[in-house]
Amino acid sequence: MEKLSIPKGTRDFGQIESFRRKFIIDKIQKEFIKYGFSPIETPTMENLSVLMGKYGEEGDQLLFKVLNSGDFLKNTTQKDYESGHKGFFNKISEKGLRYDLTVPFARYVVMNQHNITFPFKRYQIQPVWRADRPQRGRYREFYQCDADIIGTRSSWNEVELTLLIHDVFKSLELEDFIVKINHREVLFAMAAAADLKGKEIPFCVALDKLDKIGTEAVLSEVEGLNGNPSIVLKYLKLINEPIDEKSKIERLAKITGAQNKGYEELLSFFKGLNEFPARNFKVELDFSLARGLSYYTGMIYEVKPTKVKMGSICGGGRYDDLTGMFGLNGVSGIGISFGLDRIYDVLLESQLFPETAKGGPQVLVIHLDEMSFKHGIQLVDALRDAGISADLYPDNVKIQKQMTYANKLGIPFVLTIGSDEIAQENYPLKNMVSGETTRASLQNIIKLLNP
RNA sequence: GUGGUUGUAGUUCAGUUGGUUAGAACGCCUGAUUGUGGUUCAGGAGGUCGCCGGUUCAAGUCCGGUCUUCCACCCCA
Repeated sequence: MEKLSIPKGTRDFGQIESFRRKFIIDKIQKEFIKYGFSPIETPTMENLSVLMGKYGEEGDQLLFKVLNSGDFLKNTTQKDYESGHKGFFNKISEKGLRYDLTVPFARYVVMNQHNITFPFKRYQIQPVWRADRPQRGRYREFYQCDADIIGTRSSWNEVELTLLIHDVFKSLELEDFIVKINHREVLFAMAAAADLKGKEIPFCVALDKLDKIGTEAVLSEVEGLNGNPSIVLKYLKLINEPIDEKSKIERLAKITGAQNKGYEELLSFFKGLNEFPARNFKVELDFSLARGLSYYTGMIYEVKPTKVKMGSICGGGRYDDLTGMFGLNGVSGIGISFGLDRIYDVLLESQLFPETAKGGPQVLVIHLDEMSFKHGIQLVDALRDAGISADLYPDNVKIQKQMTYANKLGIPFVLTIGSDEIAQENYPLKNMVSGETTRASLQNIIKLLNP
């Protein structure tokens, strides 16, 4: 028999893992709701015409395509086959697994525009798929937790999402993170001033690698693009200067020499944060941040853990015309996406999962014989009725075995039933951590377990 | 997609220049303990050495392919 396995880059989640993932989702969802977002869901599959071309050429390759049902070769010819995989898949596949939640959301907004009241705040927590090569913190199936505000240009949105990011990580008790901020227009101004107009994307890619490959390597990449390295060197020096955001923005504006709404928006963003002096913001202006997704047009965000080696755990930004690709122009929006799987990895490594986030019953009822089991049925029902998560050991086996079971599952309390207990209606409740046993009536036990 | 890396018991790993019945620790099962788990002690079960093929008298060990893991690049949650 073939050895059982699951596809590359996918994972099974055991009981504790699942419970902890649910724990994270609950926290994020609670914050989303607190900020006034409403949930939507979109299908796992989209038509390829919706997905293709939205993530760049690279992205098209990473899409999982779904083979057409039935005789998928029906409408193909030898010529199609000879044209190679890039053309051929068009003939045999018309659906694909979603690559992110933002593009399906744009499609949803355009399709349902007449039923949507703008500004529309939606959240969406669903898995996405990418045919990437798996690595640490990189999976082929992973969950995104998105919150988007669409149909408004208000600069309050940028501040609001920053508050949301901080609240989410606060509720997860994750403190070691940094929110990096930049602006797409500023990046374009930087490229233009360095003689790289029209080559903004490769410029951004080079700049984004600064902390990885260093100043020299970035400059030589700029030279390779026929850019002006002496201007870029000024950028790189400025990026690492320990000065406040306002003067940093002003100095960059001086270097690039162009009037640009990006500078104004960044200035007003930081001014907006100052409206909340009691908040402990972990925000950093970083002109080298250049998120790849091409639909961003305004401010961009990226959240990175500072103590755990891991890529970004949250990212997003403003897009002026996301729905434009589906024919609805002039609808500005802004969104962020939390990466559940990476947040999980960071919390695990930082040992931040609370003891309580593991599930299982709070009390196990164990029994010595048939009579006790029958009594236990009623007892466990009464406990559950009182809102206590309780379980009854289902088989009539030795008491050691039942105790071991409770111990292995980490069940905090065990209640034992024998003939004496049935007669007296008084039960020993054992605390499995301290080992102490308290005898009490059912009513008092309910009070003890459910304060 | 390119280059590298990993795979031996449920888990983490040993396994000599190819050479008899492939080991350890932890875990698991049974008992010491027929109304009390976690500690201790005694015993026990468990492996087509990822898969396919090749070289050889002989392959866990060498060679090729394949799958998987992790890493770098690319890109990204």
